[in-house]
Formats: sequence, structure tokens, C-alpha cells
Amino acid sequence: MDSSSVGIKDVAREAGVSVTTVSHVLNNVPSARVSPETREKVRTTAVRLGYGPNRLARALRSRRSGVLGLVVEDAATTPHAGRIILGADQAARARGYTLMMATIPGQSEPDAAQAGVESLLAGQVDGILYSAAGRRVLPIPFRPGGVPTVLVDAITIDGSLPAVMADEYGGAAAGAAALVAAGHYRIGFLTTRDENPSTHQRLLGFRDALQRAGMAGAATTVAAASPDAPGGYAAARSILAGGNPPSALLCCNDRLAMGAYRAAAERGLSIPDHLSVVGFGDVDLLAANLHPQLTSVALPYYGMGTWAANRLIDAIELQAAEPGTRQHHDRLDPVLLACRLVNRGSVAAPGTPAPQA
Amino acid sequence: MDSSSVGIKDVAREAGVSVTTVSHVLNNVPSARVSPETREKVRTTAVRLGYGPNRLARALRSRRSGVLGLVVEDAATTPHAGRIILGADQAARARGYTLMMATIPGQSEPDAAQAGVESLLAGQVDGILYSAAGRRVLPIPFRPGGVPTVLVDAITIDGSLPAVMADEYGGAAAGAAALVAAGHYRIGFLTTRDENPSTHQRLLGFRDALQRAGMAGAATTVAAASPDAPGGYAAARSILAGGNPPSALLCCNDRLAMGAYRAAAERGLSIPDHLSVVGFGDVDLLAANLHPQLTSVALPYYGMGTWAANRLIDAIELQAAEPGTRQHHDRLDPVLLACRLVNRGSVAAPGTPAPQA
DNA sequence: CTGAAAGCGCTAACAC
DNA sequence: GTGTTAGCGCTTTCAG
Repeated sequence: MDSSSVGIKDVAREAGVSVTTVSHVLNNVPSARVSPETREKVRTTAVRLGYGPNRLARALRSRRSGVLGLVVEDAATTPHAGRIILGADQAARARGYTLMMATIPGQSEPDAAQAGVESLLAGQVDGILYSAAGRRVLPIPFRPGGVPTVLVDAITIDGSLPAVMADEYGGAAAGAAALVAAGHYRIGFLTTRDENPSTHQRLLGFRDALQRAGMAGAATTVAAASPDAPGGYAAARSILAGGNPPSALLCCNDRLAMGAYRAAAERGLSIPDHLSVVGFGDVDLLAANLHPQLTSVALPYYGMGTWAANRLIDAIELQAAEPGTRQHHDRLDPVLLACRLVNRGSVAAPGTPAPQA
Repeated sequence: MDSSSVGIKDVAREAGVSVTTVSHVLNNVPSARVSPETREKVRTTAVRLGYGPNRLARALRSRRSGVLGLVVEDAATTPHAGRIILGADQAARARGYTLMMATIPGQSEPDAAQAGVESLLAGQVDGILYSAAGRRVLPIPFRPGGVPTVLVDAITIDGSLPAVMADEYGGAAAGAAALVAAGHYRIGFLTTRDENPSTHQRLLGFRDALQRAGMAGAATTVAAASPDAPGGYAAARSILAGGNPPSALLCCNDRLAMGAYRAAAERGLSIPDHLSVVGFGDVDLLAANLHPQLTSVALPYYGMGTWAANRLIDAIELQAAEPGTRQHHDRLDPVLLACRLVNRGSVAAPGTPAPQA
């Protein structure tokens, strides 16, 4: 079952030294004073025999498994989960850790989350990464079982756990600013009816950006009935049919933007000549396949994954270095990662304001 | 670091029995004859103390870690990867295993794949699940390091490893058949220029289905320059502009279908009244957000994940039961999982054949 | 029916 | 500088 059945003992025998020495050399133990020649000899024989450490044994003894547990809600449905996983995996790998996953149904009861955590804990993970689908406020900061824990795209009510989130406020502001910069003076905001923290931040960012530009009056906001293309279509339709319609639309997500495209086409408005559109999420599958391609605010999921993994590893290694240093911060503010505006082809100056007859 | 520092020893002491007995009871060792009372006593004290086995120690001793290694190419970019992961994770969990992941850049050199496998192997996984992005033929069946290995959406040249794939031939045939059943007698097929096994199978399935329906002459095939919406747009445009254009389109993927929607709109063809469209892949994000929603052939990724995990666990447990039973099949055919046609709103009878003036 | 004891492969005190 | 030794928590012969 082993990658290779050659162990530290074999290397020791072959190199004519003790297992201790081998262990010291191979782990670069700082306190070990081993002669350069011995070091070399051990290293070469280890390579020659194709030695690979048994992480299980090492973990059992050192009480550190080198495994990070990743609980991820809804790995399947959201394309974002994949990016978080990728980011976390790469960061972990870069520091010598591996990821162990537990997927749980999204928005599930705390029980499922707890079960996921438990199962990871049983696997002796050194820490937990908990990735919620879409910026949830976790009601109960599930018992992390004593290991360091970092939240991705979620926070606990009491802010007791380190967390990383996207700066959705800033992202929305950047989107709005881009529209203002392009010369638009009437801008619509398509939001969704469901009031989650995420969409709320986006709305705030939008409003404040216009206010800062001295254009508080330029904003129109419409809530779509559903957070998808049909919802976006209906919302855009109504906003465009009103008097003095906006020349640009900032949409709370790319699916809404997709619906807005259809509403625009229906009214004979071409994008971006008659109407500029900015999406949110930068879901490549949508943004890159619309015509024209959709300019959208990208959420830093990959970065959130790497940040969280690194933060977790820091905590693990700190705890190992100074035992007794529990995570005991009072009210930790979530770290916000910037959203980047990805310019594609859906924003232009408000050139031809009226649709062609 | 432990989920709980209570071990088998504590349970034994508390219950007034030996560790052996505790181990036997808790693992339901068949050969162990333990009195029902003792059994009960052990069980209850275990629960009372909140005992949880240390999987590491167990693994070290029994040489079985209960961990499945999952190498996944391109976890981020394809929405399919998530479904495979989910399927594998659930199946594994249901049988008491957990997943350890290694993501590698898609279509990467064998080296990266090998590195991913190695890293998993170092984690003492009991077996490897290798998921390629899009039905690749792996040139070298990377050294699986002695553990059982199952391929997802990929095969090796020599067919030496068990593999599961989607029945893309059957899926395409089902799509074509649905169009024939709706009454279409001229059907276009939008394929892509890149000749991968997957698209080839889809083309074959399409052709054969029409042939079986006695309509071999009804097919027109166009290859899109790129496998995305712009490619689909151009291809559909050309096919619709030709003489005697098809009344229905089967597209090799949903992005092509998205492009076809635009081409249809441009010509004033409404879907599905003037033109029926069937996509491939059933990417929910696209299919459900198009207007009308796109009927598409769903690829059984979730099922492939569960099948592969189960197959792998079977192999692991078989090998454990009868040592020496290496995987030594000669030329194993990949298992094909059926594709399901998801009916949404883009197929209808060829009602009004010509576009309105 | 139950228990003692020998490790799995490795690390970490502590001797020399 | 290097080696001896005692476990990490568990499974598993082999004796009672």
C-alpha cells in the first residue's frame, strides 16, 4: 500500500548511521549537529533507495498531520467553489500541506456543517477551512474541535474566527466609477430581492460611488424578482421602459446582466453603443460568451482560497511553536480582498442615447 | 490537535476491560467473541467519553488509511469538475472513506500529473481517482505506485486501468432522436474544429441516429472555429444562411448553442418556433439562463464520480481481502454512463419554417 | 470469552 | 556529532 516500502530504518542501515541521524538530516532539524559528510551520505542513500516518508507515522508521532480540512458548501453548483478549492490547494501545497475535502449541501442546517467538520477532524486534520456559498453569516460558529479554523466567504456572528471575504462594496463602487468615468449620468442598478449581505454591500458600494461623484440623483435601483436571467430581463425591461431611462446598468450578478442583454435587444438598444452594462461575479462562462463580452467585477475567489490557507497554516504553525496560544481574539474583522473590474466589451460612452427607429 | 484526546485506552480503563476488547467491539471484529454485556458496556462508555478513533494510528497499524486520492485537472475552469468531486466525495463518505485532493493544471504535461499522484501517495492514500478534463487519452498511464487506480473521463492507451466515461455517442443520438421525433427533417450539427474523442463521438452519435431514422440525407454538419459562443454564432449563421437551412440544430456544447441563439435572433428566427436547438453538457448556468431555456444533453458527471469512487473502493477492499490480487486485467473497456436529455424550452415541431418578413 | 504484548514508521528526549 | 530508547494510538496474533 506504501508508495515504497523503504523506511527510515533501511536508509539508516544502508548509510551506516542511526535512524536518529537520518531523521535529523531529512527533516533539517535545527538543533541537530551532523557532519556535512554524514548529511550527504544520508541524503544520497535516501534518494538511491527511493525513500519517501510515511506521513502517517510522522503525523502520529508529531501530532501534526500536515493536512488541512476543507469544508465546502455546494461544490457542484457554484463555479466559484472550484476557484476557492484551487487557491487553497495551491497555497497549501506550496507550504507542504495537503487538502482533505468534505463537501456538504449548500445552505444546509448547522448539522451538516458540523458533520463535515467532525469527519475532517476524525481524519486528524491540523486545521479547518470553511467555505460557505456566498458570504453567509454562520449563526453558530460550529465547534471547531480545538483546531485553528478560518472562514472563507463567511463570518460568525461574534467574529471569533478569522475570515476572508470579497470587498463587494469596493467592487460595486469600482463598477459604478467605471460607468461614471465613461460619461454616464443616469445609471441603473439591478439588484435581487433576496436580501443577503452580499447584495446589500453591492448596493451600498454603488450608491456611495455615485454620491462621491456628486451624482446621487443619477441612480435608479430595481430589484429583480429572481437572481437569474429572467429576473434580470424583467427588471431591465421595466427600468428601460420608464421615463428618462439610464444609459448604463450595473448588475448584481452576471445572470442578471444576461437578462438585461435580452431586454436591451428587445428594445433595439445595442450594447455598448446605446446601453453600457457591467456585471458582477465575472463568471467566465457567461461573461465571455455574451455578445458583446460582458465587463464584470471579478470576485477574488482564488485569492481568498490562498489567503485562507496561508492564514490557517500560520495559525497552525504558531500554535505548534507556542503551545497554549489558542485563537482568542476578540471580534476579528474579516479581511477584505479587492475585486477587480474585468474590462470586456460592454461599456462605452453614452454615444447614441436613443434607440434607432 | 486531536478531536478529543480520549483514546481506546481510556475507554478500556473506564469500562474495566482491556484495550483488545474495546478494539474488537468497536470494530465489530467478526472473529471476536465478546459477551453482549461487555459489548454494551464498552459501547456506552465509548459514547460517554466521546471517544473518536484516531484514524492515523489505525491507518499506520492496519496499513489502510481510508483515504482516496483524487487528482483533478482544472478544478477551477470547468463546472464539471465540481460535480465529479461531489459525486466521488459522497460515495466515498457513504462507505467510510474520505477524499484527499490534488488539483493540477489542466492538459498539463505528464509531470504535473505524476507529481499530483506522488503527493497523494505520500499521504498514504489507499487508491487514486484520476479525473481528466474532458475525456483525455492519457499517453502514459502514470505510475500509480501500486495502489488501485480508477480513471474518470479518461482512458489509457493500453486500457489497463478501469475507467468511466459518459456515453457521449448515445447522448448525441438521443438529442438527434428527440429532434427527429419532434418532426424535423433537416437537422444541422454544430461541432468544433478541435478533434477530441468527445466531439468525435458526438458527431458519430448524431449521424448514426439520423441514419437509423432513415434520414441520413437530412444532416448538415458545420465545424465552428472556436468551441464557444462566437464560434457557434458564426457556424450557425453560415448554416442558416445556406440554401434549404435546417429547422433544428444539435450543438456540440452549450456555448455553441448560445451562439446559435444569437444567429437565430439576428435572422429573425424565434426559438423554438422557427428553429429548435439542443445543446450538449447541460451547463445549468447557460442552459437555464438562455431564453427560451435550452434543452440539452446532460453529462453524468456526478454519477461518474460515484461510480469511480465505488469501483475504487471495491478494488481496495478486494485487494485487502485477497492480497496478491493485483489489477491485472488485459484491456479493460471503459464503463459508459448514459447521458440524459434535459428538456427545457428550445425544441418544438418545425411549425413556421420561414422567418417572418 | 478476554487480555498481554508486539509492533506499524517515525520523532524526540536524553545519553554517550 | 551520533546513537539508544521510549513511545504516538491503534490492531492483531497468540495465550490464557
